Amino acid sequence: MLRFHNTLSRQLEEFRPLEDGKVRMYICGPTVWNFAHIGNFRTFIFGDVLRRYLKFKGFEVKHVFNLTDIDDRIINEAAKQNISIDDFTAPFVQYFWEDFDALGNERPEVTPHATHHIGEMIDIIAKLLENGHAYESEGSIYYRITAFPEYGKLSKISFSGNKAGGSERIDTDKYDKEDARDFALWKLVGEGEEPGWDAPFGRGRPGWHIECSAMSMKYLGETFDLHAGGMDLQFPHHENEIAQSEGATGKLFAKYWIHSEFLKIDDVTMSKSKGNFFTFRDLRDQGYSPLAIRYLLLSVPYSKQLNFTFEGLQGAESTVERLRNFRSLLGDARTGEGSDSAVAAAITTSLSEFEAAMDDDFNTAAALAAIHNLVREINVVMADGRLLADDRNAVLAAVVKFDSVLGIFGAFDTRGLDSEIEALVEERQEARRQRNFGRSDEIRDLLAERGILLEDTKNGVRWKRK
RNA sequence: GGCGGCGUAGCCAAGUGGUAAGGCAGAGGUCUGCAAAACCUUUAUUCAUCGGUUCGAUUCCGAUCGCCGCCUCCA
Repeated sequence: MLRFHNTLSRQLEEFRPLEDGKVRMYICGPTVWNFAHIGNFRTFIFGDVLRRYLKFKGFEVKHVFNLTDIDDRIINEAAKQNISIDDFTAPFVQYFWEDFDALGNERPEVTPHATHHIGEMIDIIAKLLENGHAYESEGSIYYRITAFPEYGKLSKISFSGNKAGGSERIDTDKYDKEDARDFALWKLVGEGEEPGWDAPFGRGRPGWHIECSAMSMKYLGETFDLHAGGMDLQFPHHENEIAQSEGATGKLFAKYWIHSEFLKIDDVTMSKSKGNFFTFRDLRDQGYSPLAIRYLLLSVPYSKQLNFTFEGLQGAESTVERLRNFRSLLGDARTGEGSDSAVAAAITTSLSEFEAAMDDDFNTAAALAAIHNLVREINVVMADGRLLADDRNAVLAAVVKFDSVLGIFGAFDTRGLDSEIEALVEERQEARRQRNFGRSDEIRDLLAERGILLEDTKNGVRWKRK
């Protein structure tokens, strides 16, 4: 029974999708005009694990993950270069997916671009104007928060308690809004030079939040199961999505909300304004592997802040290597026929502990512990040469299950060695037989330089790529 | 000011009213020509501090200290 903390109710709730066996979920993706930092990727990797685990639990998942390309910086820069927004964002979109894939994430089912859904946004705004949830002021359209009494139900923000000066944006009264909290749905732009889109209520640009309402409802329906994202989006972005969507439809927008916590760098939250952020590419270029980065970001449950340190990343590197060795060792192990009841029990225990941990608000730390316990126990059995064939197959199947959710064991490397390297391996074996260890070590070093690591075992030489 | 989170070994950390998961790093050992990998042993009488409740608290309550976040573009 999967339970997780629903931001909306502030409670640990059992997950029950609206429709049996099917989950419709939405995650707010990145703004495609620069490189996402690893804090972003923590949220996206958690989102990936979330959807993988729902599939693990037998649900059919439809996951919409949007790419935000409506941003004044993007619109203005594209216009300045006299190219389309699609052309301007294309390289950033490509970089993003490269990083997303490299980190082992499965592609969501639907990945819409905001600028391709202007019509849907206009429809929602028109509906809100019609039913009194929005109004026009000086050519722009604003959301009328007083018309939506539930406003604040997600973030539990009490505006009356806000200290004056605590929020620049709320206090700034540069537009003629009825209420300081009201936010823009459609921002008027002047005729002529300013880029924008035509709408029945005038030429303009969509507000910050309307795109997610438009795209989520288009692909998932007016009410869907699960909406996830980073903590910072809880207010105002998600709060406003609820106001817009429920204001327009009169129906519940999303049943469950789940927000992932931030990443800290040496105890300080990583953020753009602090300038203390790393992109995935920064870390990769320093030689850290995507798998280790993924492991590190998953090693602390999404609901807790994770303190990022390079010592921790280096540790993740070792851990991931140990997991990779384990799977490889398992494949190579010589086994007798049959099964050992204690070993079989250890496998069952590990699987059930893994699932129990994930069911408990996606406790990935505990889920990893269940995996490590099995790895250690099976390593002991293998070291004793006691592993039996049925158990080996069961462990391999368990690894496949674990990895279908977490994706931390890495891809199988099916490439063989080229003939030149194979010849060197053979030459080294011959040198060892003749106890010419000078030559054999020389060859081992040579191959290491080419990224091939050799290990001598009782069963002969094993190799792996760095 | 409003709302929220955190403080567990060198590091990352899970967790529970009944006496501290897991990973990394460290130390010693087994195996090996040497490595590597793997294994074994070892590393918190203690969970920020001080009180309280309790037969018993790291876990509940209160206070104190410290740290972080949202309320403002960021996941």
